[in-house]
Amino acid sequence: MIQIRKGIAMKAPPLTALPAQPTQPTQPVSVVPAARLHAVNAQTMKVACSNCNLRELCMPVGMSPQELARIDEVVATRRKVKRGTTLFRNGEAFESLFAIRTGFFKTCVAAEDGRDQVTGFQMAGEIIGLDGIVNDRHTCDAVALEDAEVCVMPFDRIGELAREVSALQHHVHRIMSREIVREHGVMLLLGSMRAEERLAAFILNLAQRLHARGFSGSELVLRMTREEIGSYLGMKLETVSRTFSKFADDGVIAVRQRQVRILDADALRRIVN
Amino acid sequence: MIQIRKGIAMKAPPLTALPAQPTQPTQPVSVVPAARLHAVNAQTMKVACSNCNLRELCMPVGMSPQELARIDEVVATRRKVKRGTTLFRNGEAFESLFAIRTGFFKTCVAAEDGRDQVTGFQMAGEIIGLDGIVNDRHTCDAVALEDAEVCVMPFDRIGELAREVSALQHHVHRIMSREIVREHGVMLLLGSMRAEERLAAFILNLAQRLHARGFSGSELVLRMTREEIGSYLGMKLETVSRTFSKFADDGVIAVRQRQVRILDADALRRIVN
DNA sequence: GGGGGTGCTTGATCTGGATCAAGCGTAGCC
DNA sequence: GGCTACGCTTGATCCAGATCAAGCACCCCC
Repeated sequence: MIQIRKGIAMKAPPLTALPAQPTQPTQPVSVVPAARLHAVNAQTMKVACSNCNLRELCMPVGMSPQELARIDEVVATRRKVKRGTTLFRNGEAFESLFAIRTGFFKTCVAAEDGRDQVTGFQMAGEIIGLDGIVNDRHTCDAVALEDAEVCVMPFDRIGELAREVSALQHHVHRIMSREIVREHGVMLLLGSMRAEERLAAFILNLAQRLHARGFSGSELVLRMTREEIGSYLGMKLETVSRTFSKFADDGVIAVRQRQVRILDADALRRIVN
Repeated sequence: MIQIRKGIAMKAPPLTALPAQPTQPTQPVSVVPAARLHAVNAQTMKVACSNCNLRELCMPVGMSPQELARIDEVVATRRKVKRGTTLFRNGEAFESLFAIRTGFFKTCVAAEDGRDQVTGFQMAGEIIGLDGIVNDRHTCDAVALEDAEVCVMPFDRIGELAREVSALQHHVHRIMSREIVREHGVMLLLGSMRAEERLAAFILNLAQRLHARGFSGSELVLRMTREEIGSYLGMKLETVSRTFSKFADDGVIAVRQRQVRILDADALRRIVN
């Protein structure tokens, strides 16, 4: 009997009501045509973008078979990153972009006085390191919030290939533009929303991104602490915690530690407005 | 006699103490070699990047003469934008990036409920429109805060040329990366600074950018209202006004309407921390 | 020169979220 | 199994900045 919870009224449902997320997307993944399989052994299959089920997220779509083959040249190696360690750090030389294969990251910038600000949370299929291009130095830290694996894409190699494969060129531009637009949204959130609106927007955004990766659109496991959420949203961890509790009291979500279930997505959307 | 000010104690110095800024940078501009002048008449000179004194700001440096000549193909036309009108609007089709030749812009995003957030202020030599690349639609409004002129750079033309001129390709990447890094800084500001710190950082940033364009590093004319500053910095216009007054009381700056003179830049830096 | 509108300043008051503080739950480790 | 450390929740209090309100300065247009 593990369930020795005291008789206190619990707002959150028991753990079993919030099953752990699958480690693989449950949505159908593209099946590799048998005709292409003969050339690749298990080893190269593991590192080939053309066979990766995250390809739609990292790489351009609608490429010709020839272009597709060349795309595999973008990824030089893979790299594992242990939970709590950094993929790169502010000040380090910039050489590569990284596509997240598995795991979950945060990126944060630091002021001189030690204060730091989480600038984003990144999950499988997303690209990090774009900040390093402008000065050939990374300007933020990327920290793995769980054990992770990334594809290392040397930036000069991307450049060469983009000059030949215009779909890749445009894709790089789009990824960077998307990041700029995302940050505009964060600025709107930080500059003109109140605490409840911020947290509601945050939950909906996470759920939507997880859903796009084949997870449930309504159940999520937070990979970050309340403090990290607070840093990202410009509020203190106590306020994050209180706001979670308020949403739970209002029946909008169910919270049990880092497990969150959205009970009324429309209510969340109404809060965001 | 224009000076019919009442006998109220004025913190700000009289207007004459804050001379208007020159309309042209006072720093030396690169002289066009006579050898290249024979081929260009006054008309094309006006639109040629290779002869533009803002080139160091908009365009890559260290290009070969051949590359330099091709760069002129990037700019298709010029466009004048009257004060108060938009260069582009949220939802409009994206076709071109714009390099600001003269004038001053703000960009802002809007939430569904009408709230809007200024995401940046742009001046001569800066590039706007990057937000439109990802979905072929602009996602913010760009409004001229004074009469302006921009160079229209069709994005597909930039793409073609970037495939041939690798300096241009890298330059486009750097411009986008710089914007991402800038926005990280704004997130830090909005997420973890207090009102005085925000305004001090804002003033220093404006002064530094104007200085880089040949203006005084200590005297500036604000082109935007208190409300626009407030929107950008995540505070209300009253708080902006009060904070300006406090800085003036403390002898850190002198303010007279939109004219600001920095009296103690180190104090501002100390406030930012 | 006069009138109206917009933008700015300043005062008074209010409040959302920060801060300070205490205690609990859970995970990891011996 | 028990100890410890970290993360989370919740309560009490405080304060920076929002809000409400009034009046002034400047610019533009007639």
